Amino acid sequence: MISEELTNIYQLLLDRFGPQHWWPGQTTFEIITGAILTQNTNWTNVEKAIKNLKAADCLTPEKLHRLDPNRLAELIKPAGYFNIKAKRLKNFLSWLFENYDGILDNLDNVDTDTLRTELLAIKGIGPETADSILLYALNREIFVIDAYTARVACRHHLIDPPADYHQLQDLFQSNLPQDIKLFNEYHALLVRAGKQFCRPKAGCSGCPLENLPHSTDIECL
DNA sequence: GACCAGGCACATC
DNA sequence: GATGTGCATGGT
Repeated sequence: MISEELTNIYQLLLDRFGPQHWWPGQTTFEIITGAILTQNTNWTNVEKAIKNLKAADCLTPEKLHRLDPNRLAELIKPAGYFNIKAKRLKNFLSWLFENYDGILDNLDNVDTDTLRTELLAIKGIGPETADSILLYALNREIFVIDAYTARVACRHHLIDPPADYHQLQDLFQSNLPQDIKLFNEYHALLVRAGKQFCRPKAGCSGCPLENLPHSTDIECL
């Protein structure tokens, strides 16, 4: 049964690594900003960019919305792709101000499906970023899929590759209790384990899932 | 110096 | 619909 395997994997990861305390960030907006900045980027680089934004006292929707785009790009430079990410942050803010008066609390009245559709319509926000925002910033019952999640699921035969984003998301959402805290911790643990044991050329030796059935030569996503 | 990182949009076939 | 490419910094 898939649900039992998923629960087993979760417990093994939690036992080994403990709670991951995701998402690092003190405010809803900081989490959203981090979700955009971390696209294909190491988190330590994102932290530098966020630190710059805080030091410039710019980490609120109003201030970032008003900030000069070139200045914004300058501040987020350490996160890489700074020109395109500056645009993406601006795109998000334009949407927020045009539709919700720039107030994140106003999103509370919107149902999750509608919100997800609207987020995906913003240029620069794809499935993973939208779902990270929904789960970690807005506390919605959405399971985030990323490259690590895909690798673990495929290597452990939970799903047949090639599996697309929606198939993977359905795997977790349909076979786990609809629990925000569980979704939060599970994804964070998958990333934690994936960084160490499920990178393209990393070995499985020492992985808490090492004794479960798996194939090391399967890639996914 | 090569490879990777908590993606996404766009061009081309 | 699948595949390839640009975007860019910083750590290992």
